[in-house]
Amino acid sequence: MGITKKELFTSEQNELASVAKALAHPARIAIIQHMIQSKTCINSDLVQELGLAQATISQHLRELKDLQIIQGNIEGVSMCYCINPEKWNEIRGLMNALFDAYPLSNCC
Amino acid sequence: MGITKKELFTSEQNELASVAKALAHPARIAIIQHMIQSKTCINSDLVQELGLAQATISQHLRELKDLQIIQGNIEGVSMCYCINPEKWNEIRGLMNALFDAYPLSNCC
DNA sequence: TAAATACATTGCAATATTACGATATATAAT
DNA sequence: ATTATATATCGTAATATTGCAATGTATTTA
Repeated sequence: MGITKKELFTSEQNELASVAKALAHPARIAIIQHMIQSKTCINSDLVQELGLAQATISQHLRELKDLQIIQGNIEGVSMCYCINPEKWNEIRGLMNALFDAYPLSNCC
Repeated sequence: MGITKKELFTSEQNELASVAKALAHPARIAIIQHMIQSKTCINSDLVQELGLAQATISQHLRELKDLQIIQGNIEGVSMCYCINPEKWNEIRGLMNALFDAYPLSNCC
């Protein structure tokens, strides 16, 4: 098959999985980290920084943008991408809820 | 291509991405949540609970086990899977480090 | 020992992801 | 207007993931 059976799961479970999938590539982690550090972020910077082709980086940026994890403004010729604070907080909350649900000592 | 160029990234970035990938499926989220709640976990329970085929669940369990997120003990005929507390803490730390690096107000 | 139970593994089809060259688009500078 | 720069999109090849039937393996019960 190859297609995830999302209808079997709750929307929270699907949402968590989607967010995790967005983070499930080192290039996207690197993009996010770079965006956090440099406060502003341009595609052409990342091509130098990461060593992936421009088309590839553009594709990774789009995945993050589709999930609204980042947002982009046109800045003359280039783009200014940055993290969406509201979404970032939402994601953090979802992840924390998952991690904090575990009492740390229920192993069999 | 289809193959991730891990050599371009730091081991921390690759580790974070691997962990995120393990969580990037609603069935694996559901498995983990079920494991947290029931304190002990058996494959045949999950087949009832999740509505996926036994082989599929076994495969998801293996992915989580390969990353040492869960561990399994043989309990007679059945298996007792549970979360690995050390790894869980490690993952939580990695994720928190990522989330906390963002000052929440650096949007352009 | 034979049958039943509980997983694990194999093999395969359908679909998704990753990567990139080529090309399109849009703004800036000359 | 033309050219340069920056990014997006398209098309495609290589690989990975998802899901499951069929089968294998190991333990328990009859």
